[in-house]
Amino acid sequence: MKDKRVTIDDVAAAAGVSRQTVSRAINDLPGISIATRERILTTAQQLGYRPSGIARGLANAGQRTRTFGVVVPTIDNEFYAAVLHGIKDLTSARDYHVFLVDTNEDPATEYRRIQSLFSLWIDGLIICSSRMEDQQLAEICSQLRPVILLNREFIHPHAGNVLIDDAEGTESAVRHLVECGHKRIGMILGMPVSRSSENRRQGYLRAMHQAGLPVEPGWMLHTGAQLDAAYTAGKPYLQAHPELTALVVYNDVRAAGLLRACAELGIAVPGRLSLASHDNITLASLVTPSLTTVDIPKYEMGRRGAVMMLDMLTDRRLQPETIRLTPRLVERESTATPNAKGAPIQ
Amino acid sequence: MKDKRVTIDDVAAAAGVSRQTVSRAINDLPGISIATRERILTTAQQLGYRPSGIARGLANAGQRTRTFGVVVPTIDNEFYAAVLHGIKDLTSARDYHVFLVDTNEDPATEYRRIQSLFSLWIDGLIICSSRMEDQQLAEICSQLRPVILLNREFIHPHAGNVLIDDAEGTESAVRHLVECGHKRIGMILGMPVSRSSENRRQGYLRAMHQAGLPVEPGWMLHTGAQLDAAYTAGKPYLQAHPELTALVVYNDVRAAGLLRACAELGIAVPGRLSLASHDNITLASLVTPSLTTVDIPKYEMGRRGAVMMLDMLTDRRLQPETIRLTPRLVERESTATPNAKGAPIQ
DNA sequence: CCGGTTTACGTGAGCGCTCACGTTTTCGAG
DNA sequence: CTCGAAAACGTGAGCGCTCACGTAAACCGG
Repeated sequence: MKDKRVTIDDVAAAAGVSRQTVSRAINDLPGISIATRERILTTAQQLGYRPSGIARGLANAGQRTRTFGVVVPTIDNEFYAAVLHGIKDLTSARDYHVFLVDTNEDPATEYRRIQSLFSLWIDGLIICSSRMEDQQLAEICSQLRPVILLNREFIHPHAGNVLIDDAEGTESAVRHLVECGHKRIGMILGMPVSRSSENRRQGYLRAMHQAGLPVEPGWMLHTGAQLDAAYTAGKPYLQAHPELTALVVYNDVRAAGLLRACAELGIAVPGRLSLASHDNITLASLVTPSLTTVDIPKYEMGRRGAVMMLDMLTDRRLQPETIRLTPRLVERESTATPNAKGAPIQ
Repeated sequence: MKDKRVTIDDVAAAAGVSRQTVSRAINDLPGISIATRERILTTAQQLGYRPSGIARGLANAGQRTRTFGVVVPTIDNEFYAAVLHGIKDLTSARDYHVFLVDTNEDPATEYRRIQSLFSLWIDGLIICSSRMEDQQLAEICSQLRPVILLNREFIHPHAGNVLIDDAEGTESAVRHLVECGHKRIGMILGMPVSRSSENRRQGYLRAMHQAGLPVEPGWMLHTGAQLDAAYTAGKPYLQAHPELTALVVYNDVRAAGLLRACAELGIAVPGRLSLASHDNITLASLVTPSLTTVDIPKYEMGRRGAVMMLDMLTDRRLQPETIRLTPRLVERESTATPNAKGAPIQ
């Protein structure tokens, strides 16, 4: 800290060569004999020389700082933690570093923090479940390449996509409930700004339509991201809609909140009310009853995104792709045939 | 991207002043009239000028890049996600950016990735539950200030500490079990490299000793970090030790794994076996039975660490502190009086 | 042993800022 | 009106690298 930093010039002087030759040795570039390369690397080692990423970034005008940003709505949700985990392994192996941005589910914060990241000359950006408008995404893509969008479709020559078919996932959940014999099925949605929530809503409506089942507007409810929020909002909702025998829930966290509400209201799950949710995070299999849920390949999503990003960074001519991953319904205890008489709950 | 970057010189030229004057305006430094400051800021705005953090970092020889590193053993565990959440709010508000490092619970990876981070001239470092040796920590502290250690005690003039009294937490859990009437109490430990695990083991031994209860070496078991690992290792352990009526578990994730093992073995919890664990993450209250657990103020831990770090960055003369947070036992369903006859399990 | 090519190096310049000065202008006291 | 100090602004230099060159040495066939 206090003792002067070791620079490339120090190494050059110690090895009796020019700065450029040291650079060649360090970066494994041609135009240097094997003997001198060895010698330079040894003295660099001895001096404890560590090339400055900052100076490198400046020198090549921000072409590569070996850093990129990863943006998630909230690190608190295991879903995003799993995505991050998929990104991390690749990153660590290739010696990149990631700036983590948590937007608190707020589009304005998302935009502001990403803009702020740009001053650090990041090489690329992975945005998970972006809540921003298309226009803002376009602006960001115009300033940077590549930008990889996870769980959010956006077409742009700089933007790659890793998507899961949200509508299809929800449809499969609704179909499952219909096959169980349910006719009055409600839906708990996510935040209004969430695209996934909207897509899943579309899937719900489509599946209900195809099954020839009616949907009341009051059967759909938006809730906050936290378990408590779903619990709080869910309680009056459940009381107001005793006619429902099944619910499709936006994600497992909210389903857990509803489970608690059901327990307090004396609504048996799946006896009186069946619950099917999305994500398949750890708690889905741990709560009682365990949750029937649409599994999203979270780790895979992160991993594929990171692969695309690093590939595009390695070969700048590479074009971004659109990868579609398929969700898969996992049947557990929270769904069952409605009670014999088909009687409304309560 | 393609269009040239806007630099400070572009702004200077456009505003008809020198580069330095623009710098004064941007950084709110004295020696500039209010009128010109306004004018410069306006033209900077119009040109879309964004000062380069990279160039700034280089220019002041790495005194402040407004970035720091956060190191966690694994982002997959909600515990660390919560700590990160506590760090994030402060960071975002003060416009700092964090490099996230996930070490995969491996000390060698931890060391390697931190060294690699140094080339990016980070201003500071927050290490959560470090698995490294004291000697390696000392080396890192000698290269950087401040370093904030969460959940790991280490004395160094550059290092701040935010600690929780692990031993005391475990003692309170054991005392609770003893008060319930348990006499043969085992312990499920974490990874051998984990300091928390070792501290909690000490607390367990001390509490057992104070209660005048015996401890068999075979009653202690190390397991991996994942739920499955605890489940797999726990099953034979439970079968081999039918004499135990209660278990103190290193953390909630492992307790959930044991719960599953118990269910499959037909061991009623808390009927035949009581479980008390640590952390109080979300799933602790969601599993059945809900877990009696030692609550660790995770968010607070992260927040206090971030506060200390940013304060020390703002005023470099500030000395690092050692903050001790107290754990608190949360009683739930997984602990109870052993069955009447005090009979061994099975 | 000589001209031309390859291989091995060295030399400026510059990336976009900040720092430590230097220079000019303003302005009020004597 | 003069002088000196404070305010307002400008001028190198340099942070630690890389890039595009330039130059000297080694090599090689004729």
